[in-house]
Amino acid sequence: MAYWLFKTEPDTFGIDDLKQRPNQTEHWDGVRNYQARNFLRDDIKEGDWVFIYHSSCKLVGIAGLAQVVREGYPDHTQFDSQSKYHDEKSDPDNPRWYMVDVKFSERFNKVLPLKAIKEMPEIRELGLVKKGHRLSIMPVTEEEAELLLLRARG
DNA sequence: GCCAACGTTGGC
DNA sequence: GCCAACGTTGGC
Repeated sequence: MAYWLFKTEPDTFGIDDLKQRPNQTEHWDGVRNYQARNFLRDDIKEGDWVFIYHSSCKLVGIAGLAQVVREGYPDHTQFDSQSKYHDEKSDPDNPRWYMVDVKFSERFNKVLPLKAIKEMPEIRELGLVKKGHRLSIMPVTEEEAELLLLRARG
């Protein structure tokens, strides 16, 4: 069982929105970066755990945990001309963009702030704390995950 | 809102 | 296939 971290802007869709979805489940659409796409399409498996990270907001940090309930399948918004994620160059027979479904698992009592994560000496290799990190989907090692969970759950 | 850092695009 | 220009990301 692998661990991942997904970024999202809570003003648009955050951990509380996920919790309120029917069946507490939502598809993770809109990822338009090739490296992140490869993770979604090839590597993220059903049952994997996902840290939900809130970016571009007042309280930047990890807000909770979700679980993958459906593995990579084509992101339908790429074929929707009304969507801001529309990609006219994507071929329906060979879709460019993928997504997974995630289900709410846990909301931490307090957001684990980015600042606190940066101060954890063991968390130095996580893309999140590296300079210029811009990936919206990134792997988290089991060791890092355990430390983050310990810290987040207090 | 600023701006540094990064990914993508497109001319050559 | 290089690389400058451009657009986007995301912390602050």
